[in-house]
Amino acid sequence: MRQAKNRIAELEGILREGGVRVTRQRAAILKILAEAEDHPDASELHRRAKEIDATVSLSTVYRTLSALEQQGVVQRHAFENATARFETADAPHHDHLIDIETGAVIEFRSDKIEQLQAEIAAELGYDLVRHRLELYCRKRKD
Amino acid sequence: MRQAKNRIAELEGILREGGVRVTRQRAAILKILAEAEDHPDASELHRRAKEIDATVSLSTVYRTLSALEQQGVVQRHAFENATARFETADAPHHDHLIDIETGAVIEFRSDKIEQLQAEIAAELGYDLVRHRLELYCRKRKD
DNA sequence: ATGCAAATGAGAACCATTTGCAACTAGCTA
DNA sequence: TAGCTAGTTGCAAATGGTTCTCATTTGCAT
Repeated sequence: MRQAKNRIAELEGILREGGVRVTRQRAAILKILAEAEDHPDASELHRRAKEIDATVSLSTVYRTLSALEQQGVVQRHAFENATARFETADAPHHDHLIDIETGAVIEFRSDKIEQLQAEIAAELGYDLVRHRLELYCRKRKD
Repeated sequence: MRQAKNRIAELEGILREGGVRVTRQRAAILKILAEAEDHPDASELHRRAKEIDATVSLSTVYRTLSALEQQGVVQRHAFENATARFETADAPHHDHLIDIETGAVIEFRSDKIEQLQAEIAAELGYDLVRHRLELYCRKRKD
């Protein structure tokens, strides 16, 4: 909780510095995002945010998410056949494993893969700007 | 050309075997797909297919692409902030590098990355079903 | 406190893709 | 070869996540 509070205050600071006003609605959305352990989509965030501030509209959720994304505070993911899902961008870079049965998302990171990607791009005459790596998996049964 | 003809006949055979009728419209779309060197989207395919058979509608393009995808003849890709793009699924598996300036798509393959992905999934207790790896790059200037 | 640019809620607009429906047709059958 | 019938088609309308419009509200620098 203390941690979360600090993080929220920190995120609000980033916004203010970026000239983005911290409104009641945005505070609610930020709190939800900071506390989220999963990767909720816009309507799920809306549902949760309304519990803090019933006036938050879905439009504002989308607008806030876009603003936060531009400030680099939030990351948007478009997994296969699904609505966009969001997470705070405070953790170091990672990729995602998606459970195709439950939709659960697990984060992982492989420096080897990261490096190989850069090498491949270089070989083809390109600079790697960003990438998307998603593993669609089924829980192993044994 | 001879090659393409054979390939088209082969694809048509696959469809018929799958109980999918090869109509005039589908033949046109198949030809376009088989000849495409790039990764066109539905409306571009529509544009090209109309030159062979002016009656092809966009609905039919979408319906045919879905049918072809289900037959495993075509693969659909949803790259970032863009409409779905398609390619025939006859080439061996590969991933994609997207030029973020031109939208051009380059195919590549890395066995090392493929292997690492499977290892990661396994470590997390999952079986890898499919994956998505896209490198968004800018042409190197030097 | 005040003023004003930024932000909000509600609903309309967007737009790629899908679907309902009545007319057509591929391709098996007799 | 004609007929049959379930699969297909074109058109237009529907869908659904996301964005935009606009009148109203509000954060916050002065």
